[in-house]
This record gives sequence, C-alpha cells and structure tokens, in this order.
Amino acid sequence: MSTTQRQRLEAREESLLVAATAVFAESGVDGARMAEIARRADIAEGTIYLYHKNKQELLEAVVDRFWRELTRGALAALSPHGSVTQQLKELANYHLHSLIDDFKIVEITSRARERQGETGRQLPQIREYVRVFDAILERGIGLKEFDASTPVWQMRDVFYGTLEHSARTLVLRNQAFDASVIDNLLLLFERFRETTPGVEGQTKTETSIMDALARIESHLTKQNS
Amino acid sequence: MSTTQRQRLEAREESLLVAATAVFAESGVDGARMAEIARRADIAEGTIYLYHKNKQELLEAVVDRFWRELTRGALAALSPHGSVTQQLKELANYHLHSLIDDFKIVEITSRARERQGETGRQLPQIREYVRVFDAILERGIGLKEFDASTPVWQMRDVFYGTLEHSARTLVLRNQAFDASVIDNLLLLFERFRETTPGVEGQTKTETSIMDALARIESHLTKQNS
DNA sequence: CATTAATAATGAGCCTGACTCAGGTGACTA
DNA sequence: TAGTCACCTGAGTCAGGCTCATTATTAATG
Repeated sequence: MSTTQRQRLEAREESLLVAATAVFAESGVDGARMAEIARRADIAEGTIYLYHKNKQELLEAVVDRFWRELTRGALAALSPHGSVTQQLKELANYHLHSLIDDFKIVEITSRARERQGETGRQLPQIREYVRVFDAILERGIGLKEFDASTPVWQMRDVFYGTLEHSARTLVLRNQAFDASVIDNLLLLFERFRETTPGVEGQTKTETSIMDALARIESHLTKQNS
Repeated sequence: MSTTQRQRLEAREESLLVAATAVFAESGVDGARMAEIARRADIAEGTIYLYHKNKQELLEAVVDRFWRELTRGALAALSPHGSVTQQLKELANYHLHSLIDDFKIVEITSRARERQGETGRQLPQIREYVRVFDAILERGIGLKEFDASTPVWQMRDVFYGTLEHSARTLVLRNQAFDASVIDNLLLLFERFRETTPGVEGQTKTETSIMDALARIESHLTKQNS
C-alpha cells in the first residue's frame, strides 16, 4: 500500500522533529549533536540529511513547527464571538503563558532566522502567528472600537514587544506568570480606543474577524498538507 | 617604559575587538572565522586565545563593548536638566536610531547570552544600559510625574520591547527611522502619568536623576579601568 | 513468485575550522 | 654576553557536521 509507505515516512519525519526539538531545547543549538538527535529519533545520522539539508534547516523546521502549533493554540484560545477587548486579553494570556512555558524554544527562534549573509529573515509560520493579532486589531478598527490613526503594525509591536520582554524578565527572575502585566498592557491599549465610542455599531463589519481567521486557517491547512 | 608596554597591549586588545566586531557583523557569528579576525587585527590566530578563552567569550567581549559605548552615547544624548518627558523622548530617539543603525550587532547580542546549559544570562553592560531608562522613570516617580502603581520594570519592558520590535519591523521593511513610533509610544506613556499632576514639585527630588546617572557613570569607569 | 527497478537507510570516513602547545622573539637586567 | 621574563606564533590536533559508496527495503513486472 502506497498509503502505508507515505504514512511511515511522515511518522519518521515527525519523530525526527520531536527528537530535534527536545535536544535543541536541552542543549541549545550549538550544544545539540546531530548524532544525539539521530539516536533519539532511532535513525542513522545520515538519514537526517535525507529530510533536511543541514543542521540549520532542521532547526528551521523545528521552530516552524513550534509556531504552527502555537498559532493553532491561539486560535483555539479565542472565544469566537467575544468582544475585541475580550479576544485581546485571551490572546495576551495565551501568548505570555506560552512564552514562559516554552522559553527555551522561543529563545532558539532567533537562531532560526540567522542565515549566512541574509540580514532579516522571517519564518512563514511566525508571520502567520502575528497575523492572528493583526486580525483582531483590524476587526477592532472595523468596528470603530479602535482609532485608525495609529498604524496596526505599531500597535502590534507594542503588544508583542512588551509581552516578549516581560516574559524574559519574568523567566530571568524565576517568577511565574504575572497577570498584572497583561492588565497594565490592556490598560495602555485603551489609548488606542476611539474617542467617539460608537458602541454596538457591530452589524456592518461583525464578520470580519471570522473572515480573517478563516483566511489564516485555510492558509495553515494548505501549507500543512 | 612599562607604560608603553601596557599601552601596546591595550591597543592590541582594542584592535582585536574592532576587527572581531566587523567580522561578526559582516558574516554573522557562525560565518565568522577566527583566522579572518586574526588577519584583520594583524595578529596570529593563537594570540586571540591569550586575550579571550574562546570564540564565545570573544563574542561576549564584543557585545559588551558595544553596549558600553551605547550607554555612554545615551548619557550624552540626555539633556541633563531636561524634564522627564524630554529625557524619555531623547532616550527613545537615541535608542531607536541605534537599534536601526547597528542592527547587525544588536541581533548578535542574543548570541552572546547563549552559554552551554545556562538558560537566562545577562551581560553586565546591557543591564547597565537598561538602568539609564530606569533612572529616568524613577526620577519621574520621585517627582510625582508618574504613577507608582505600575512597577518600573513593566513600564521599562513596554518601552524597550516596543522599540526593539519596531526597529526590527522597520529594518525588515527597509524603512528608515520613523518618528511616529516614538510619538505614539510617548503618548501611551501618558497613561502612566499621575492623575494628580503636582506640577513643579521639583525641589525635593530634583537631583535624583543626576545621582542615578552619576552612580551609573562611576560604575562604568570602575569596570573600565 | 522470482527478478528487476526504484527508493530509502546506513555509517565509515572526509573536511572544515576552533583550539592547543612546543618553540621562537625581543626587551630588559646584571 | 648571557639569562630571565613576558609575549607571540602557526603547524598540528581533533570534534563534529556532512558526504557518498554500499546495503536494505519496497514496488513493479512477467
């Protein structure tokens, strides 16, 4: 059966990524030995190179997979019909928790961007993850809840930048999740609110977040298959 | 003359760091060859190891030196008797410009933190740099310009996190410095302002920023000699 | 089923590049 | 001139990422 064959290959690829993720997280990128990864995935060292051109691309695959999962989780964490503020808070919570829990892999993410010569690269799945927040914000603007005068990317950079740094601070201090970070961040976002509230003007653009999320989801499934 | 001897050593050390900085910035950490660094510093490869234990510690020295210079520059960019808001703006400007101009080295900074096993390390000079902002904020709180309800570290994480992400976004898009990022960020910081203004209550704590900066400066000179 | 073709997996060995160390060089002193 | 010391050198070592000739496995064919 050709299906069995393909499935076996995919299982192998998956277990390779799992093994690589563990070793990278434990030993760091430089400390990780290809031999060790192969041993854990129960394949020969040379076999890795049938799936990934080199250590760098294996790392990229690991990181990409991680952010793909994170995007799935983020979408699942959002209450589909919640308010913009509600969703923002849910996403902030999910994000900060994830950054803290998987600090090791998050740190390694910057290594996946490096590539001989190229200055600024972005992994497609990270871009996809960021879009989840952009989608919420755009919905907020569409619903006139947020002011359109500040560009979306600037609001997003405040959001992500702050959470990333806060996560680092918390981890360095060996502190657990701190909800006040999120409360204060959301308070800040009040600044972006429309001064003309226009409450409950939902009817017109109400579906836009669903559209945006659907678009992102279809993107994901496409790339996955 | 023993002075001449010591000076020669310091000049050597300095030219080594200059060469290493250039090569790391051009080729990235992994792309950088110790042989190339030695060639540019006009010394033998083995000589590098008389000054730095290995490539990792050379990298740390390079990054540390960079942030030390940045701290000097930041202190110079502040108008000593300016208002807190004024100084915040000056620091934000200086910081964003620096991040963009020296993007390569800033990116490399995270590599200097990595060290076999240890999860979260911080280079002393980066910590010192961050304190410049903390000092301004604390002065603001002392002068009752800022509310003390949000912890300083959270405000600082908003500040640094946002600027860092914004710099990345700008560089990735090949855009130059964008002043609106700073304007919007400072607008956000209005949130942290005291609701009870208490304007011009300067007399009591007026010197605290000078004290703080002086403390930081003396720190620097101590470590330098 | 046997045979062949095609595909996948293996791991001994190659090669690059960080790092070492036995020896050299020159400044200063007696 | 010889001895001491501090510093420098670069050929050689070796770890570890990666290659590729060989072997194993599966699929296709008569």
